[in-house]
Amino acid sequence: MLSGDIPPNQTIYIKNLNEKVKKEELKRSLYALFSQYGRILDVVALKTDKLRGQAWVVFSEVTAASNAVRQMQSFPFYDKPMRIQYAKTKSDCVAKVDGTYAPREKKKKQEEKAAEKRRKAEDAHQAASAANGPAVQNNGVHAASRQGRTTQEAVPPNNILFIQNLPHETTSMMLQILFQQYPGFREVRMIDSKPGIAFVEFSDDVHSSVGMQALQGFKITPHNPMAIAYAKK
DNA sequence: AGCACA
Repeated sequence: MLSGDIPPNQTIYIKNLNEKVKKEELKRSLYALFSQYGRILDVVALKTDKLRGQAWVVFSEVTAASNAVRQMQSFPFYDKPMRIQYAKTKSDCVAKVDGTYAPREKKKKQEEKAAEKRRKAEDAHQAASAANGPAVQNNGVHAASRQGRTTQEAVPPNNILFIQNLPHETTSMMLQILFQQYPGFREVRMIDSKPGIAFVEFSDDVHSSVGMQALQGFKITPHNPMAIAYAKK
């Protein structure tokens, strides 16, 4: 199917999302997954009856949105293939930047508001998500040495990767979504008593290397470029 | 299936 006759927009509209995922995790994962296509200005997701299972990701460039629509079409995200289109209208955060923003009328939106408020009482904290750039190049040395691993012990390639400097709210599902984009992915392992690190297993070290290069320095939140090394045997 | 942003 074509993108449904909707003209290109710097915001993409995603549906068929797994409705069991909590809103904040959903937004963080979408942010992490789509930031590979360009700078993201905002991610909007509501869990109201009408809007659950859908989200909007606002890019700073239309070209980034176009690439995301094409390349992430049907991407398995929390076990469901994403359905992606351009958004039908301009996002508020874009309108605010180009000066065309006008607060809209409030009709039956008051109930939605109330329902939202109740739900989000659980989630008090949220990652400041609008300032992330493309993943930085980071060879992992800094974070690695800070954690006590010295640079001179050269760790040989391994099919298992050792990830450090993750934000503590990272889940294994979030990492799976990122790493399963690369062939040979097998599984993510995290240890409850050791937040901030993870092991990601690939079928062999050729595939693990590709995944490492691709996601080295990738930021799940603006302050946590992930440091990826080969795990020690 | 479903196009919002408080």
